[in-house]
Amino acid sequence: MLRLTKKADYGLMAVKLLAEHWLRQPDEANRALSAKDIADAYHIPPQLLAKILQTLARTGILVSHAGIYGGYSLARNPESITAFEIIRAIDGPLFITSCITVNGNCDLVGTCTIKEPLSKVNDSIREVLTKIRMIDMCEPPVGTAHGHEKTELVTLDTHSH
Amino acid sequence: MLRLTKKADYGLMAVKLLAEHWLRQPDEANRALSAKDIADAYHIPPQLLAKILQTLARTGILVSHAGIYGGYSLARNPESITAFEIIRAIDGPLFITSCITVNGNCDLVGTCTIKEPLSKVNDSIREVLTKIRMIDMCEPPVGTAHGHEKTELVTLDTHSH
DNA sequence: GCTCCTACGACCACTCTAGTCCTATAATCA
DNA sequence: TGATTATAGGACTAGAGTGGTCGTAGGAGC
Ligand code: SF4
Ligand code: SF4
Repeated sequence: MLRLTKKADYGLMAVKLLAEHWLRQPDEANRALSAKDIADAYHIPPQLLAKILQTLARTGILVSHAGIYGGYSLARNPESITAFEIIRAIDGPLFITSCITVNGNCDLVGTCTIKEPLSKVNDSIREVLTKIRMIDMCEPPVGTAHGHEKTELVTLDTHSH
Repeated sequence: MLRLTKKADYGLMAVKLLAEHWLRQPDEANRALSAKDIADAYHIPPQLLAKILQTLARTGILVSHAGIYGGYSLARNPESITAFEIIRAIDGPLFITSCITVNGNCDLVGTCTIKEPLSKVNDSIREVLTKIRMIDMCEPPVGTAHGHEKTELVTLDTHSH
């Protein structure tokens, strides 16, 4: 539940890489990265990523450039691109429950008593995602450093018994 | 994406109704509501709701009582029950991405550069859900009242037709 | 013209969701 | 005791959604 799709996940990774590339390459000429480049960098399926980037280009977050030495680059500077935009562009505008954004296929909308509280939850999550700009993901060690490096929660315990 | 399952949705509605029933009925005797009662109140599939309530009882949020005049009631007072518990009990502990809580079937965990930012998003959402107690959902017109009464949505219409 | 790239629709395997059905069991009352 | 009412839980299914592939069309530079 409440899980992000992998497409949105891939999209965030791609835009993050493009944002870093943008910051590294001030001249516009070399700003583009092809879908295959990004896919290779993260070992994600190239054709799938291509479609994701196409979607992002269609919504105006990226600009595409066909032909040799073509590819994708950011349409705006990475300060103005939020994680919310990217997720919304890829996964659509739908949110927590069926009834909130769309008028909903849920026929309980008359008797339901929790759609207003959940609507607030929805707003909170959207706000959290909107606050995250791509430039924030590019520079991890800025402020709010409370020691405790590494944050190694995963530990990857694949103890194959 | 980021959508709550309907089971969790139903679970929240049920616990909310039980919480209101708890507040109305100070004596412990009449606190129980059967699965069918709740299902009828909201027109949701009774057998599906039954399984949800069983799950909630198994995790200790509700207590069940078999037999005639049996049913479910809250295991604790509605101040200490959060929306997060209910959602987690029904939909499991999994969250935003595959890699955060579980060790993850995602094999990009080595190259991925966004799992730490997303982990913070995950924490934010969990915090939002943890802050919502059931008693908060029961009393809408407390502060932040901007007119718009009505609040009488449940009305417990067990009118046996 | 060739090659590299985007654009897009069709397609598929797989998983998850929502819901049903069935049987077993526990508690209450007559 | 037995009937009734309720929970407990497993098996199962149709449908939707996800993750991913393939093939083709078309634009851009050499
Ligand atoms: S109306 Fe209620 S039950 Fe239906 S989707 Fe909205 S919150 Fe969920
Ligand atoms: S490792 Fe990265 S790509 Fe994989 S699930 Fe986590 S955030 Fe997503």
